[in-house]
Parts: sequence; C-alpha cells; structure tokens
Amino acid sequence: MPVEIGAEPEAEVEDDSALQLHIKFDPRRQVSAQVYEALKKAIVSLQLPPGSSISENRICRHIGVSRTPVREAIIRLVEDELIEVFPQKGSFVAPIKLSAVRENHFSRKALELAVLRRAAASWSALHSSRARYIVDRQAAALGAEDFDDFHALDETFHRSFCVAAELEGVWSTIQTMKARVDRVHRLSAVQGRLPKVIAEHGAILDALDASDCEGALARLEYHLEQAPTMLETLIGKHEKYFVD
Amino acid sequence: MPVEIGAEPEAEVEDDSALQLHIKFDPRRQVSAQVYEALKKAIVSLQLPPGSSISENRICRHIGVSRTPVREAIIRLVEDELIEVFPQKGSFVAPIKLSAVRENHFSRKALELAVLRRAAASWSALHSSRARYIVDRQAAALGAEDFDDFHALDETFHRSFCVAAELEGVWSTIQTMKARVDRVHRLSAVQGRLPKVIAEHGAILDALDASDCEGALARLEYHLEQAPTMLETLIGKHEKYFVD
DNA sequence: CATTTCATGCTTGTATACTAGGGTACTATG
DNA sequence: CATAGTACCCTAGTATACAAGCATGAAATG
Repeated sequence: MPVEIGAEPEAEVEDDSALQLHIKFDPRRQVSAQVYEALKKAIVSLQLPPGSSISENRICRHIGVSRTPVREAIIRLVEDELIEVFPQKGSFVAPIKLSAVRENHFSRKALELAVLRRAAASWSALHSSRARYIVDRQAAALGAEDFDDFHALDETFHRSFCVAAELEGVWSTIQTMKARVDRVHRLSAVQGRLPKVIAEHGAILDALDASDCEGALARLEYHLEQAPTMLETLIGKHEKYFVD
Repeated sequence: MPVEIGAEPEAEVEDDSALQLHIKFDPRRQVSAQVYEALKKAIVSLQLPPGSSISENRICRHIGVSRTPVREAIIRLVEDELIEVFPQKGSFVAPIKLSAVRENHFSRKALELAVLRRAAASWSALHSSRARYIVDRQAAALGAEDFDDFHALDETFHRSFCVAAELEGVWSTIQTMKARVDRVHRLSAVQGRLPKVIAEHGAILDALDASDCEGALARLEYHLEQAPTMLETLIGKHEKYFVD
C-alpha cells in the first residue's frame, strides 16, 4: 500500500508549495499536453520526488483547469511508468524500481549501440562538427552551472547519433526508457561526474572521426556504464525513493 | 442531403458493421482498459484497417458506455501510434508508416538479439523444454488454422527469451514496437510463411541447446529479417494502407 | 477502558453538458 | 448557370456532476 513516503511526516501543511508547476498556458495548444509536460518535467527532475501525492483535484485547482486534462496527462504518465494510480486511494509518483532501472538501462544500451554502429557507417565531417558543437555548448552550460541546459544538451548529443543513422524515430523509444532511469542520473549529478561526461562524449567523437567503429562502440558502452556503477551508494543515500 | 424521414437504422451506410467489438464487460475491471484492449486487438488484427474512423461518439454508443473511457482508451492508443487524432476533424486508425516500420523493426531486432545473447549465457534444459513446448503448440495451432492462437504463441515464444535472460520487463518494450509492425505481419500471414516460422523457431532452439550462441543469434536475425523482405509486394497489394 | 459502528471526507471512475472549430450541402444572389 | 455565403451537423477539447470505494476518526455501546 502506498503509505506516504513523505520525508517529513510532520509536514501537515499542504505541500502545494512543492507544486511549483510554473505553467504559462499557450491557449493554442492542448491543455492536457501542457500539463503532461509540466508534470513529467517535475517528476524526472525530482522536484516531485517518488511517493508524492498526485491528486487530480489538487493539481487542477492549483493550475486552474478542470480535472479532465489533468486526468489525461496522468494517463500518459502512467504509460511512462512515472505515476502509479490506486483507484479510490490516490495517485502517486512511482518509486524508482531497481529491476526496471536495470532493464531499461539494458535496453537503452542495446539500442544506442546498434544506432551508433549504423551511424558510424555514414559518419561525415558535418555530423562531427554538429556533434562537437553540442559538446561545446554542454561545456558552457556546465561552466554556467545551468544543469537543466546541460541535461537538455546531453539528450541532444545522444539524439544526434539517431539523426546520423537516419533512425530518428528510434530516439523516441530511447527517450522513453531514458525517462525511466533519468531520476537516477539526477541523483548522481551532484557527484562531480559532469566534467567526465563531456570528456567521454568527446572521446566517442574522436573514435568516429578516426573511422574506428569498434572503438566508438566501446567508448559509448563505457560511457553508458558509468551511471549504474554508483547506484549502490545512491540507494544508501536515498533509500526512501527505491523499491525492489 | 437526401434525408429520408424514415429513420431506419439500416438506411445508414455507417460502417458500424466493422465495429464488431464484441466486448463482454467485466464490471470489476476498468471500462477504459477493456475498451483499450478491444480496440487494440481490432486494429492490430486489421479488423479495423488503417484509415478507419474512430469516432468517440460512435464507439461509445456502440458499446454502451460514456465518452470518457473511450477517450482514455484512445489516448493510450495514440501513445502506441496506432491511432491519429485530428482535433475538430476526427480520429482515425493510423496508416502503416514505412519509416516507422523500418525503425521499429530495427529496434526490435537490436533488443531481441541483445536479450538472446544474455539468455544464451544461462540457457538450461528447462528453458529449452519450455520453449519447445511452445513451438509444438504453435504447430498444433497452425494445423487447426487457429491463427489468433498462432500469433499469441508466437509472442509467448519470443517472450520466453526475455524470461530466460531474466529481463522480462524488456518484453513490454519489445511488445510496444512489435505492435507497431504487427499489422504488416498480419498482411503477410497469408503467404504460407507460417510453417517456415515454426522451423526457424526450432532452429534457434537447436543452436541454443548446442551452446552455439553466435549461431542462435544468426538464426534469430535471419528469422526477424524474413518479414521485411516481402514488404514491397505487400505495399503493392494494399497500397492504401501505407504512407511514406 | 476497549470495541464496534457509522458518519464524513477524501480518492478515482464514469457520465453528461457545454464550447469552439471545421466540413459540407444547401441556398441566395450575381 | 456559377459562385459566394450561410446554416447545420459533426468532431474533439474541456468543464462539471454524479457514483462508488476506501480511510479515518468520532461516537456509541459493551
């Protein structure tokens, strides 16, 4: 049963404060889509930690819309395995399931490696310069301590391999699995690993530019393997967030 | 329009006849989930061919529920890329998008091969006997010309590798991509390929039983490559189902 | 004081009403 | 006859109302 995992049992106060879903509504777009994006962003960024109550009523009152678009956003987030709904009891941000993290990491690695193998076959100077530009901007974001931008550029970098392989649709699949493990990455972001990320990205591009396909694959695999290595320490520090 | 006063139900050319969604409702389960399953089955089996109108009103009248659960089912099917919604115009069964078929096939192959590599490492006699039992039942289904059962057992067979690899959660990812290409498989089911499917399944198991991991991978890749080879002829025969 | 019972307020699930926009067929006008 | 306008109906998007299940706690009973 989803007993509240609230780190603060004494926090009787409406945790509406945690609901800083700063939505600036664009009336031309669907409300449900905008709610979905705002909630997903808040969950993945751990602004809404695992176990948080996602009451349809609270949210729709908070942002000033009816329950229907909120419900539709929640349905999509359940599909993403980021929210769990218990009928007649409540909806909650899903805990980080270790088996799911393991399996999604496995899938993501398999897909990205397969994509990279194909991208390497048609790698060009244009692809290289575009990717290096992304890495440069990522370094700038790190210097400016703009971590949201850093993560956004990280996605752009990995996506660029899908573009080079002319398999851009595969990226959406990777992204779905990435979203299911990204909360772990956010937890590990404080460990000072970010400079290494930039170096590893550059190393992959070096191998691609040298037409060293196998080397690029090895370096990407190494890069992707870094996150799980520190999983145990993370579990210890944030035990409340995990299950299994 | 030539509106006759007589309101004969049969006077309508409504393709309601195509909506043979025989749902026997289980009141204990959510209506929306049951509608989702029924619609998905009808779409994947081509009972609702690409381009069919999925009017929320028609469907909810047809099965006797309100629009809400139908809407929620449609939302999930949009996520599956099986339905396209055009606001203020209508919702329709998505056409088979060639680029998406190509990319989902790529992803599925990458994932299944990665899973099989791990399954081979822990392959046992028990895994083998279970899988061979599935193939046997598949042969029986083919003999009985029970193609629905055949396809269900086909899924079970491929899933068994995920079970053996202890990556059962990966199956749901594979299944999502499989659903996006399964309509093509249904079109090709008439080509008399089904006996070959059984033989190829057996060949994979033979390699696994012989601890020939690379051989098993090659045979699975061959097996998965069979569907796309006949894609061009299918496009010719059912041109209006495809785009791109 | 302990235990049972019931009232109340929460939750999500479902039904229905309303809004705004697009498509089409008919009509009026030139 | 041709064309432009208009009215109607259909669509999905959103809002609101109602139903049913669960949790909590207070009150009544032993």
